[in-house]
Amino acid sequence: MDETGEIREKIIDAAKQRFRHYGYPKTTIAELAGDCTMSPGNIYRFFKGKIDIAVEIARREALRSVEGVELILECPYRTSRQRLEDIVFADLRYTFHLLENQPKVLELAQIVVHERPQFQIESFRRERRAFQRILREGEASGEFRLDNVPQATIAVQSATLKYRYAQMFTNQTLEELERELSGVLTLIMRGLIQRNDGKIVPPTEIPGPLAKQLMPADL
Amino acid sequence: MDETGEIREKIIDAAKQRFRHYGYPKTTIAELAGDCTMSPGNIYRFFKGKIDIAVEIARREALRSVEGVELILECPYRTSRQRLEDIVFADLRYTFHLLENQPKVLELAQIVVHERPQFQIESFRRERRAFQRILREGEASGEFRLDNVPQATIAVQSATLKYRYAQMFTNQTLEELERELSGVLTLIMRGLIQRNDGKIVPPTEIPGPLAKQLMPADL
DNA sequence: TTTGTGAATATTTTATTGATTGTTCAGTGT
DNA sequence: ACACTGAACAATCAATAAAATATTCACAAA
Repeated sequence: MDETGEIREKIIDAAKQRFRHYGYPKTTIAELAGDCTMSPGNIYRFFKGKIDIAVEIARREALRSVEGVELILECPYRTSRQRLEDIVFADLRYTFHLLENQPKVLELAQIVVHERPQFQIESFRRERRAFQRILREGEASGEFRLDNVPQATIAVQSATLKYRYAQMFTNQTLEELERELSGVLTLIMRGLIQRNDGKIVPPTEIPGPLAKQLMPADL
Repeated sequence: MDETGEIREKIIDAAKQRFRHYGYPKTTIAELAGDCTMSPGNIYRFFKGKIDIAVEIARREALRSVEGVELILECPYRTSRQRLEDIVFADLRYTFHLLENQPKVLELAQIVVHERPQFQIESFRRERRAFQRILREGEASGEFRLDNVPQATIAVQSATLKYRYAQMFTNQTLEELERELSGVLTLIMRGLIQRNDGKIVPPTEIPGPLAKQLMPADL
């Protein structure tokens, strides 16, 4: 019997609820223990500390978002360009809505990143893997022309930095950000594609709504 | 006689000294008044409030940095590409050294931006003007091929966002940042240039040290 | 041995207070 | 009128005490 795992889940569920509702700092271990009808001390048999509960929740949320990315990645009949654009737009919309509707989530993310800087680094690395795969495929199919895939991957990620957690940098509307992003992607795509027939690479279109799998979870 | 202006300068000079040395919060109006051998109340005949002294200092520093950009802009015998690259690299190096050597400056900048968000917006706008001018010139000379200059300008600025005040986003070294930036610029340049002879646009080289005018002032 | 408790302790947050500082303004001297 | 002062007032900060909370651990129950 994996009782242990279930209790862990129970704690995480309780924490999700309370973090979303009251925020991380206002949630006490005693309350979580109460929700799970156990003593405060017992929580520590399942998590090393309070912050680790938050990290676990954030980790799952990040993985959820990567799952959405994987879906785009698998999506057949789409060019590498389209996939890349879909991912970046999905990221923008996902994080934008997340931060807009759930202010406590931004707070949680900031706390987690502050206490565990490694967390952010790994999230970026995960996303970069997806980018890199697309660039490789695009290069293999002849769609892209690149002389250094890892460098180009980092370049694409850095150039679109603003569109992840955009509210941390600006108070533009989603519409403004999408218009701007399409300009950035146009530039990037022209840099990646480099046609040799003299024709101009068409600008990036702002995609319609993407798969529902990419919408924020209930935390 | 423009006594008024001179007294204003005196206050600003005293504030520069103290802000750099002790930081904005630890500097009192009474001290500034003392430095200028006047009463605290009299400061308010020259500045609406304490924060406005900081804003004025920051505004001048920003203008100083733009002057450096203007120099690059005027620089003869350089392609538009080189100018654009020079500006972005200069920005990176300038702000990197500034924040590295003068931690109080970062603090001041953050306070000013927090109290007067408009300040940052205007700084970006000023920089964008320089970018736009280069893009226009590059388009006119046939070096760049653009379908929408204002959009491309914003795209270039957004894509290089990370390299202004880089320490706020990451703790990478200047060398890492420069390598990364050269990748981003390579991508951007290929997007801007779009040759039609099939030859590949060469990668961005990390430029050598630029004009001294671009080094941080003593505040 | 494993699961759990709850009081004890260490740490962090919050409340409070007094001191410091930013800002105003009635009044002084020019 | 103009430039300025310095005391008065309001806002903020720093220090401390008090309370709340995180974490540990000796012990108990299953």
